[in-house]
Amino acid sequence: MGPDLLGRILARRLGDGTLLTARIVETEAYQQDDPASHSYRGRTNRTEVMFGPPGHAYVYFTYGMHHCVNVVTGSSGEGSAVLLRAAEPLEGLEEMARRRGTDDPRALCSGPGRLCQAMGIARNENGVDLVRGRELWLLEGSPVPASGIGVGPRVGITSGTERPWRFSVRGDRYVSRVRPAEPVRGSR
DNA sequence: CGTTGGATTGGCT
DNA sequence: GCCAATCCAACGC
Repeated sequence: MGPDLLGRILARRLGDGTLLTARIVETEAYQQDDPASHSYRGRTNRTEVMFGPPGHAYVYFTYGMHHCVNVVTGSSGEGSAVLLRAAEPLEGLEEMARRRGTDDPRALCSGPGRLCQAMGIARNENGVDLVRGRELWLLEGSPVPASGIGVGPRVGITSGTERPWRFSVRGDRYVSRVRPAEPVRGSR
């Protein structure tokens, strides 16, 4: 499911009518049978949306300051989702720059926290229908052929790193910074 | 209840 | 390269 979202467009309509769009270039898949997934330990208040119908947004808050947005993928009761990690800003760059505090187009949506900040996605958007929604939704865009997709280990997790479920558009300049593979870090 | 640490980022050494 | 920021979900007592 992760690779299918590459090349799709994420659209956002702000309260004042401003339209923001971005082309998804990097994703990560999370499944219920996956120690790295929030759904691994079953249904909770936070993960409830992950277990709901597909095509909805699962938005969570982390590190005390960042939001991340996922597309719920499995059927109801399943607990799987795809994290949107990076996108190429297409429309509304000025507004995104204002929200991000930088003009650099590569720093607007390249990273899960950055993407949410640029597009004004927060807990308010948790659970919204990304197919029929009018504030946050997905457009078909142009799916990326398999030959143009890169696969690798997921980023920022301490377990489940052996699952190669990070997908990106190969060579795309808006893919987020790849961290070194070396994960051995002692204290917190 | 109290504790722990996180699907990150940006700034400083 | 390293680490603080800063909230809160999950888990243990």
